[in-house]
Amino acid sequence: MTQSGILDTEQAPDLERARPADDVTRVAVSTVIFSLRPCADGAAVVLPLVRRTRDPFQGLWALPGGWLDAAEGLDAAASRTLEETTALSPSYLEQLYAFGDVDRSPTRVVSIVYWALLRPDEIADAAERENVEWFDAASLPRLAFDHNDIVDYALWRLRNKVGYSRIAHGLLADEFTLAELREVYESILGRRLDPANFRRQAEHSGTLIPTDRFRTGSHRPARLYRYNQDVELADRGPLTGSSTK
Amino acid sequence: MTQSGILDTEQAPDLERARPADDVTRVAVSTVIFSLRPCADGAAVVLPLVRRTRDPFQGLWALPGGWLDAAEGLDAAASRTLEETTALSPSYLEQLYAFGDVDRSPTRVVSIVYWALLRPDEIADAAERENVEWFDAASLPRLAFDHNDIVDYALWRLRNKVGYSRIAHGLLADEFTLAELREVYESILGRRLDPANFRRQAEHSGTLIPTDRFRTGSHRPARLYRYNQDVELADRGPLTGSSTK
DNA sequence: TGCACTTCATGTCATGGTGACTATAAGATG
DNA sequence: CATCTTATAGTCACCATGACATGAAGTGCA
Repeated sequence: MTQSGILDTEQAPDLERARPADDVTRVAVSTVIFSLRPCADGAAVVLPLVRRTRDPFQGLWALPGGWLDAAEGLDAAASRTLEETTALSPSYLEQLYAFGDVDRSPTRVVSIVYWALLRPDEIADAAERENVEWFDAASLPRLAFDHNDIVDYALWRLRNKVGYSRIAHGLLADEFTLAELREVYESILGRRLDPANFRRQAEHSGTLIPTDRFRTGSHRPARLYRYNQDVELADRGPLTGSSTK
Repeated sequence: MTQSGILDTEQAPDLERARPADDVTRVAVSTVIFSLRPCADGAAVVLPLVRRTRDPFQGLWALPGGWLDAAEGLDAAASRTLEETTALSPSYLEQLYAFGDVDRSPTRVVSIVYWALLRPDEIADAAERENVEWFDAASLPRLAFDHNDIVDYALWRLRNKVGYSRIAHGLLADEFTLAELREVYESILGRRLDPANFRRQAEHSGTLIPTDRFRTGSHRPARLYRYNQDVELADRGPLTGSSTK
């Protein structure tokens, strides 16, 4: 839970810790945490990065993460590093990919990377930490290790998955208008969607519960909807049960 | 390339090898290798398993795999273990998932699991090795470790992916009839497909090249098709380039 | 107050893909 | 040659979708 826990990502030489033999591969866990931030035209996909305070790649930004503890499962390690960064539990968390090229780091590190979705209302208090900053996913600086590639892949997965699942709801508060839900899709997919057709699809999907409340303030009030909790955000197949061991 | 390389999967105590400290996590790579075998009604999904010759789980069947070598990438390790089992390179190889529950093995092991597709004509000479046997994916015995769960997940992924990609071609020889291609889909999905509609879809997909040859022998001859190599078997997103490091 | 404007919400229409089904072609079998 | 089986082609109803039109209900300004 210490700040240093966040920053020791990858194989930064940590003298306080027993150093394994040179030929041993170490396992790290990192997480790409997506959220949305209001911007000029709609919303932008943003993610938190951590500035490295030691070599290698000192000074560069990197994904939040840390070493896998011998006594914790992969999912638990991802939750922990995420909690250490944002101090909140995500609305969605899924394993992304294992990266293990030999040359991706000076010493041998296999990174199990997760990706997560965070609701905008959850970010607020969590954002402000030393050496943690939120970046626009569309314009990242050069990151440490192969983390640029990793973010690219996570974005690809996000864009794909938004098309055949309900994960967009993982980026919204409990109650939302259809225009807000549409804006989530638009900022992820990077294109405008027809409001009328979007409404038809959303209503037909069976995942929305209309409330009797309305969002007022701008022109005609829009009905507020809730997400149907009976429906999973995404079908994870046989993995569903044992996931948080 | 030695037989023992295959069998030392997971944390079998191997005295010839330096044993890391007790609190260190070790990384293994395993592969679920799918192929098709002709059977009573069509074809059955089959996969090779290796019998364990030492504790834990001595005598039980397990997925082919081995320890990750410090000098090889994850993809390379998967190719190697696959080569050691089948002596052939697969027509399709993709990372499946990283399994790392604390209690999945007596000592701490994180397994990076891959899945592969093999053409039926490739199996023939490769199959017969001591302690290696092909099993019907639909009726597996109890496997070592969490390998039953892993196979279930791989099957789920296979069934999903066959719906939105062209991986079915990874289970067929160069030239095939539409009935043969349809049989691949039928055995993976577990249901019959309408021949006429299947033909319409297949022809419309743009991935098939008709040849001027025909498969004769049973009733009306069927035209042979080839797969359009310009089209990838599956869209792997930004991962495509650096995959076999 | 009245009018213009914006967003919410509903409806229409043409298009294309899909499942169910029918019909014909062509070789195998006895 | 008659019949069977499979290959291949075509038809039709249905449904999801994109493009677009229309009305509903607020805000903002003259």
